[in-house]
Amino acid sequence: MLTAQELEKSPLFHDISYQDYREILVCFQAVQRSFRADDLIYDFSTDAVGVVERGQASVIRIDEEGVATVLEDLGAGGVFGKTLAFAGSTGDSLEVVCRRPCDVVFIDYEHILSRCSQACHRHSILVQNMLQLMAGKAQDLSRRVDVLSRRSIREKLLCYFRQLSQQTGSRTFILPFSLSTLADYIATDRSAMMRELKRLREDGSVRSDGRQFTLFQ
Amino acid sequence: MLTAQELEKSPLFHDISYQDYREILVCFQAVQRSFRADDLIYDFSTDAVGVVERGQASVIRIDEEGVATVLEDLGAGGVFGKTLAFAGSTGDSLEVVCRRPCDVVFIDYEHILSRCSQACHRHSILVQNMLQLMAGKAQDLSRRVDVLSRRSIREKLLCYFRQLSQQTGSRTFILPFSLSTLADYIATDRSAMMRELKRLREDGSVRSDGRQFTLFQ
DNA sequence: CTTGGTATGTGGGATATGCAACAGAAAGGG
DNA sequence: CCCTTTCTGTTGCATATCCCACATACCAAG
Repeated sequence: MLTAQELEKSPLFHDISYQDYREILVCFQAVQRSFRADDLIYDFSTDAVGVVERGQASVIRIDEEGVATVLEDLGAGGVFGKTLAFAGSTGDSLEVVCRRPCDVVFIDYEHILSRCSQACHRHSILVQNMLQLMAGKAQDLSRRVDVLSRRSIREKLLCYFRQLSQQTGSRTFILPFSLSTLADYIATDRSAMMRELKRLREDGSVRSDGRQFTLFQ
Repeated sequence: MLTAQELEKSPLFHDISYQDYREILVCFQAVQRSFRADDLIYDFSTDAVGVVERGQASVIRIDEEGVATVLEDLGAGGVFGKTLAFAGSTGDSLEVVCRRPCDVVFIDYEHILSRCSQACHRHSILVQNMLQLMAGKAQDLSRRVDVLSRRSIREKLLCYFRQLSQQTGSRTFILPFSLSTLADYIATDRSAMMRELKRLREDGSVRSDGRQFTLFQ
């Protein structure tokens, strides 16, 4: 259960009164749970939909050879679920893993989609909030596609840096994860990425100190 | 304007009466337009949201050097728009281009999101339909990420083939576009992809005849 | 402080991938 | 029908990328 203040910040329950919020929890059989770093949040085995209310998590794919790849980076307002994305066509296993302490709401997607017979007001607001979250998710995923569809490591890095720069509204920004994870995120070899990073530094395209980067192009 | 039969098949206006449909067109200032192959449908300059009601279209990115990349493949129910995906962080230009004759509905996203003061029933159904379409879009994009995040051309191809196989429910399927476009779709060089395709055929992983493929792995 | 684990940084060698160029097949338009 | 354009299939060559191996730096736990 959220407190009244937490409810204000909730992406899913935004603009919903505390009274309505409590009724929704019951009516939709929504479940709220907290997680700590490295906890397994979801394994794509159920039809439940999860919304990250607070914290940070990642969607990870582990292929047959055990190679892990970050498929998505979820912050507050992040949505995940078998029915929403990553249906998992193959034999690889999928997981949502906690990075920083998380609060997550689980709701059965069927409940959201079912035409509420009484057409209740709170239901329609919840659907509207959900639509907003899905729009955000689509934006995230399309940004990801934008990066991954570049042909070289150099272009991938620059594209990703431009995105971060634009999101923060500054030439200088902090990577949301380690360089090792970044290599994983842009789906390339780490050492090759490091080499390319060095070149970018050498020709003055970027300046970097740890996870802090400044983009000059 | 749709006919009554067309309305039944409409992804966006599904489960909406003809009367309501006509009122929505007015109330939301929705515009319906038709396109022929190679027509420019949308250029990401307006806040409008487009829904493909019928036909096929592609979201294309053209970078500074003029290299075109297929970012998304839109069929019936496909959704696009600046506010929904591909915000376009960089200097590249983005376009939605018609592949096969299309009917497209344009709606101002603000209208969908604004809390309808009279909380009208048709509005909430429209939002729910929109949510479904966005969920579908997220699935498409995540499938795309799944393919693009593979480390080699071979893995990309196999991943994509598995997806098609799963979607059609058969080992045999037809590519939705040409081999040249496929190379573009998986973001690799065409000749390199052809080489890899030959290897896949040689070691018996796939059999292919034109755009028809059969997957054996 | 020491220790183990992880992240960062660098390099050599193997190779998959990209690029350019070509030719025949297929498709579309007048 | 012919003509033009696009698609398909293939090759040689250059190199960007991958893989492996190592060294240092950093951080958290004991």
